[in-house]
Amino acid sequence: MEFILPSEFYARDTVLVARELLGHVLVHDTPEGLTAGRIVETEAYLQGDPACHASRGMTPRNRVMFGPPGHAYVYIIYGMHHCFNVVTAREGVGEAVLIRALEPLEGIPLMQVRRGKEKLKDLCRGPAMLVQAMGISRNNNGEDMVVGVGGRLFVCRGEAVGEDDLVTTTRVGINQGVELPLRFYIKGDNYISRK
DNA sequence: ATGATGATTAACT
DNA sequence: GTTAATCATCATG
Repeated sequence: MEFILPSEFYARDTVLVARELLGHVLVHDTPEGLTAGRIVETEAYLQGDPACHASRGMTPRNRVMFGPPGHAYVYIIYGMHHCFNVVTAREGVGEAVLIRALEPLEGIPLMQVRRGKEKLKDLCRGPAMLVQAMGISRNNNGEDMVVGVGGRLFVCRGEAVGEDDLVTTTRVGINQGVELPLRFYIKGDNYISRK
């Protein structure tokens, strides 16, 4: 059940990783308890893509995107919200996959407390929501998700998603590269951020 | 040191 | 469907 995806999984083409991440399970084990959710929506951010943080070169903020694959990239947006990415490709290449939505599986009561919401659809339906529900903070930035020893944040294997259930669309909430088909989600899932 | 900006969310009309 | 809230980060002086 708890098979952690190896670093080889992340050390591949970013678009491929974004597609294959769907259906797998993000797990965060904290002192408060364990939370887990099935990944149902992702976006790929590629080097050279104007919407990608790394497109303007390396900065102190995005430096972990250029680091080894399988690390967590957590950043703050609008000063108030967090977003969670997984670093992909290879060291020296600034690419990552943004996790946009989860289907809550484990630790739902804890998620409800952390979010202050009761309805399941209000727990993980959006990048900043799922980060809050999972108890992820900027302390997790740069954390190695593969070793999973000191860090208890990782992705374990779930049921694969068939090509027929995989939908490719344009991304959300950006002004540049809007036309690029780099957003992926599971067809018919109830927990995606936008229908 | 200071100002512009944004991979968002929640509340409101 | 629209809009305000809100601040870390980056670029410029």
